[in-house]
Amino acid sequence: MRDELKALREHIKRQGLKQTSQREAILRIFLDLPDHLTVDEVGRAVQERDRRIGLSTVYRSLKLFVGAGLAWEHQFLGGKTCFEKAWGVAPHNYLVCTRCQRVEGFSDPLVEAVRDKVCRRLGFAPAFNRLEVYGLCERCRPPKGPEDED
Amino acid sequence: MRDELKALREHIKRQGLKQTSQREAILRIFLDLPDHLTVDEVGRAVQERDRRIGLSTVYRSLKLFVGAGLAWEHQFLGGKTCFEKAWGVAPHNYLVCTRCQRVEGFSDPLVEAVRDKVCRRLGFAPAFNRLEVYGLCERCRPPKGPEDED
DNA sequence: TTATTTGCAAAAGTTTTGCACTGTA
DNA sequence: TACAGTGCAAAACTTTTGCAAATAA
Repeated sequence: MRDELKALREHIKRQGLKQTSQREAILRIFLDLPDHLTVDEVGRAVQERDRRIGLSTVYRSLKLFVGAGLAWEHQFLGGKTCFEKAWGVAPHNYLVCTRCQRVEGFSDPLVEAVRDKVCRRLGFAPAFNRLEVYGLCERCRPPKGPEDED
Repeated sequence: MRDELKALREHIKRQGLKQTSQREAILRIFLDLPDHLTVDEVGRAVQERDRRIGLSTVYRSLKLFVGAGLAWEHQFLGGKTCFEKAWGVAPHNYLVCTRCQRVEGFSDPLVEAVRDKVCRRLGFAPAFNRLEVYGLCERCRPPKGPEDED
């Protein structure tokens, strides 16, 4: 059984909630989809496999997954809420391509180092952070001619 | 005349749009309000001064200001769209207090230095970025006892 | 048994749009 | 005069909620 499913069941037991086939079906589908899809996109994938599952259950389940540490909720520029798998992944930072809209996550301890330095200076107690970098990804940026080599 | 108003008029002329009293009234009110208010909050302030200005005009104007470089649009965690004055201010990063909800902006070239380092490594061409740090601000963090001094 | 969950439909909240009218250039 | 902008109301979205029926514990 997938670790994520185990984690969901544990979370559900711990919280005194109930294990249901819908929650597990939605989790399985969510795990197989690409990251950063909207609720609507996840919902459509769910209903392709089982049309009896309602969209409100998808909303409720995705929120449950966030609470269980299985998903993160994001809003990049443009304001659409989207979800990302979180299990076994360190919270990270994002490169968002403004051309192809792809989002790539990355981690670098330097980000947290800078964060801590700034927070110490400003008397702020950081809990978590996100760095979003917008620009052109490797595929979308113009190929480098020898003359604009830096 | 305020620089922001001049900038708006220039933007309007450049784009072949039309200068209207509503746009200028909304800009003046927006500039006098605190940052990070929602459209609705700005709209309410506008209608206190002139109840004939419709909410759709506020929406349309705020978008215009963003295009003119006079405002930035944000969506912090929680998903509410809010606006910040942008004129003469370097795009910056944010400390968001998860207790009192206050947002404080800061700039630190180290953030961009880290960004550039990571982007070089990953082949990404950065255009702009935002670092959001969530935690407790100076006022909300528990007072430091001598024993948890670090 | 009994409390939670579900699906549906309705409601609520936010943002956009169609349209006749107004006002700028 | 011509056309962009405005205000209003309606429409379009997204997300939440009330409720009766279904279901897990």
